[in-house]
Amino acid sequence: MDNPGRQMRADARRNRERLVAAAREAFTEHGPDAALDEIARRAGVGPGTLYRHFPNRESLLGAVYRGDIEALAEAAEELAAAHPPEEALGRWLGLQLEYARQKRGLTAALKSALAADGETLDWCRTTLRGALGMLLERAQAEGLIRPDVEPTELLRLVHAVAVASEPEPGQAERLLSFVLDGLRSRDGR
Amino acid sequence: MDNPGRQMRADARRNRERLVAAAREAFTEHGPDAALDEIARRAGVGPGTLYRHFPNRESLLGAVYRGDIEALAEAAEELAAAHPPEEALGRWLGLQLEYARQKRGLTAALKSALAADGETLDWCRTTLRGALGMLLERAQAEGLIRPDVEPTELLRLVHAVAVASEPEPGQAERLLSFVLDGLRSRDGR
DNA sequence: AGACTATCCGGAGGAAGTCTCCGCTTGGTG
DNA sequence: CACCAAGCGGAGACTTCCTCCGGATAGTCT
Repeated sequence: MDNPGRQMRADARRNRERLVAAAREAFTEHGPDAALDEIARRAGVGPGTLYRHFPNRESLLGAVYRGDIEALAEAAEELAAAHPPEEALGRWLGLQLEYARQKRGLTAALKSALAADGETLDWCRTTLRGALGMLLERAQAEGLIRPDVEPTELLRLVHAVAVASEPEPGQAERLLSFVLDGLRSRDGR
Repeated sequence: MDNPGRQMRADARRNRERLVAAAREAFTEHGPDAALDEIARRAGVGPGTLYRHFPNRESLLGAVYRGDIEALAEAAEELAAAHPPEEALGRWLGLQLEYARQKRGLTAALKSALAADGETLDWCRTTLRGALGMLLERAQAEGLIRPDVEPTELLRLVHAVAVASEPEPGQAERLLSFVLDGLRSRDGR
């Protein structure tokens, strides 16, 4: 989107990073409607520069989001290495809840922002799907989770719970436990 | 908010209704960011009039939403009268999914809009909680649903599923069935 | 009917934000 | 060191939001 084969010039890369950092601050501070010109100002850059790197608000939101997703994917690896399947899965899902709690109203905006940017959306899906897929398979191999559940489905459910319990975050764990109860393998058969 | 004891003048009521109607159209057509001045124009009214009735976008969104909620609450009564508990509950939850599907990206905007308007939020909560509460109690009385599930919790879960499955609406029913499996009374104990 | 007044309307216009365009600057290279 | 493609910045056109207040009108009283 910004890199047509060639390498970016040093100042360009610098500005890009500054912009993402400023945007992250501004979005968490003023919500997803933070003024873009103000973000440019914070980054010590003209509006033109901002719009060259990120043609619209969505792509900027997407750039910020990518960093977060990467961190979550790494956490999945670490958890898988350090804990037994069920606990690793539970903890990672808990991380998702915590992340959404921290970002408050941002998650909803991110969803609709990403809907407009197919490439970033695909990337996020693939990355998260990979991270969760690994955790889920291990849990399914031990017979803890119904084998017909797809990673994408579980992912959507966690996000659903996270968004739904924004007004009352304390409820999130209980709602998630309901969902997980529904996904557990039945002993009976 | 608009009715301090006295009756509204006839032209005021007329304009108010026109505005809500125009807003409903505009929101479903252009999403929740539809231009307010344009809505006023559609309603054949000046911007000033719009802003007197609805001081901000949220309250207008809320007014549109109220009508929908009322319809859903009525549907609950009808379903309860016409079907056995489990089917009535299932159908009503299905209606929620369908509603969200129809409104697409609007639901997320409505959520955050309502967060800013305590009164309307309370009203919606109470109304929906009442409608679902009745259906849920009947299902619980027959031992179909875990007795410790609160209406508010189930409501949030349905909304969660609805929002989460927006990008792929066909999945909604399957996700909802996962959730309901988790809420069913266990035969074993 | 005619007049009076509280209520409501309309649209001009200031403020804020979005985004583009283009002349100037600068990093990288031979 | 000189060149030039890549990148920068900010003026400004345009859009949208929202307020303010002079003028219109519905409901009421005589």
